[in-house]
Amino acid sequence: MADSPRVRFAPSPTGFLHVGGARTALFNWLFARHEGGILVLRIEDTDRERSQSELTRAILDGLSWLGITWDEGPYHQADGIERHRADVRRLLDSGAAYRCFCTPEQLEEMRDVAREKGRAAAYDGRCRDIPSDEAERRAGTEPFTVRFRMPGGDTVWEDIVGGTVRFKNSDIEDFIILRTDGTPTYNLAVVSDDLEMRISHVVRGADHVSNTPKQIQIYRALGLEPPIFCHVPLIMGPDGKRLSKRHGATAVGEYRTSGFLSSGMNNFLALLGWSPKDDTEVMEVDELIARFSLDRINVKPAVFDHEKLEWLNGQHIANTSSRRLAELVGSTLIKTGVTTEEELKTRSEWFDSVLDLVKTRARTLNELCERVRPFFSIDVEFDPAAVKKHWKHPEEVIDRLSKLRSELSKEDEWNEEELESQLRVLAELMGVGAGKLIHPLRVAITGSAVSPGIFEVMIVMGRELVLSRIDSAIRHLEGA
RNA sequence: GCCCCCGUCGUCUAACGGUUAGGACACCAGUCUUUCAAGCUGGCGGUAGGAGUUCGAUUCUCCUCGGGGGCGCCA
Repeated sequence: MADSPRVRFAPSPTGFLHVGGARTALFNWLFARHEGGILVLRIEDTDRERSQSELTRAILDGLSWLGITWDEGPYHQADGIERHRADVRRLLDSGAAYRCFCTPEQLEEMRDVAREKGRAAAYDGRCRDIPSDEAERRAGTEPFTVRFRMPGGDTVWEDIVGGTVRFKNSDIEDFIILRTDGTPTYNLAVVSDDLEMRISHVVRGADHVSNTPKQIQIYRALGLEPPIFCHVPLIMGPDGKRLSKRHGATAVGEYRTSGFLSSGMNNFLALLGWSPKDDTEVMEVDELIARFSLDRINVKPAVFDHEKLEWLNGQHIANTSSRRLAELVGSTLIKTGVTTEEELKTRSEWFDSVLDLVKTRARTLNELCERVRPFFSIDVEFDPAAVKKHWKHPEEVIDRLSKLRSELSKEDEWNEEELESQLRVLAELMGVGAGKLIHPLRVAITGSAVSPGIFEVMIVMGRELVLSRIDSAIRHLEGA
């Protein structure tokens, strides 16, 4: 029986978790959870300079919001520098790597020449054959880098997503693995770390495809088997260009603050480049885990469709218990002065029923907050468009609302059937359609032309609030 | 310029070489209804183009066109 897989997510600390990175993390995580494997988190921070704790913080926050948990780490690539150097030493000793004394200016020239000649590899290999004793001696006084000696032939691998991928080694230059300052470069460090962490599957963005042959050759030179590779397609903006800030939000944190549920985000991200066997689209995280497999990931880049994200998020909101939604939305309602902590505590069942009413109508939590506002005893603002449409003739509206108010204030039962029949009877007495009462009433008690069913709204609002809203609406109309 | 990869409705996608090319978002219409959603029903819309292999091609091969990624002492 095969060992359980070990995968890793290895972001560089750019300061936030990008949606592309988030999806890569998600795929790694779903795979690990589905297979009962291990997810390692490794921060690719060869740059020691910048305050990494600050920058990695944002990434960890993003991951934890999404619920992506790791089993090992976070490790820091920079911590492995001695091991990286030891690996470079081994490669040097075996002749798989060599010292290069070329200057940046010389390299610049070589690049020009290569381009002119239509060659893929820029470096011309001029330090390849410097005898090792000579190189050793010069290294004492001259600055040098260490380059990997690319062998002849082809490098081929079976990519889980990309299938058979083949590169001609002659198209790949002898790349630098150790800088002049003695620090390792990415390609060396990645291999060294993945080896150290016994990574079995490298699941990463397709932008790494062209690094893969280099890394495979390092594995070989070290005498070790490369892991299985799985390159997931990139995410594009609506214009087909690589997703960037000008397309709008790219950091997952921004989606969090604009009211997306992590389950909706995960669902959407999972569907970007992956699909289950059947046509199921709305899935909770555990269902994603149950159904996920790397071999159903698509090859071509996917466009980030914000509309669909919103729809999916709306589905998740509707499927989330009102209790849970109350928790998610509570603090911002308090912060914006809509309610207080005490009220939410003492009227929690009531608040649940409010959410029951509005949650199929909201696509984001922010929208949910908006729809919930009128139910709290705060002043409502009358939407100008609604006023224009349903309060066209103030005297008429005042008259109707007044009559309605006195009906509603009578001792009758405050239930839906009763309210509806009351209103309809009144409308008939006044010789108008029920809508002529309902619409102005809606504007009066919600401030808007749009709301859940008016009778449900009144029930949940309660008689007291409804009557006072009508009062202030009448005052507002008289003042106008 | 060179290297790698990709091309199914506008978008996300399904389809052992044999389906009337399926689903979803968006859009349109209908239904429900006091409004808006949700729900339900229906509609619009696609295999980039051209050769070839095959009884049969979305699927395999080649070319063209189009798109993406990579060509750092960045990761």
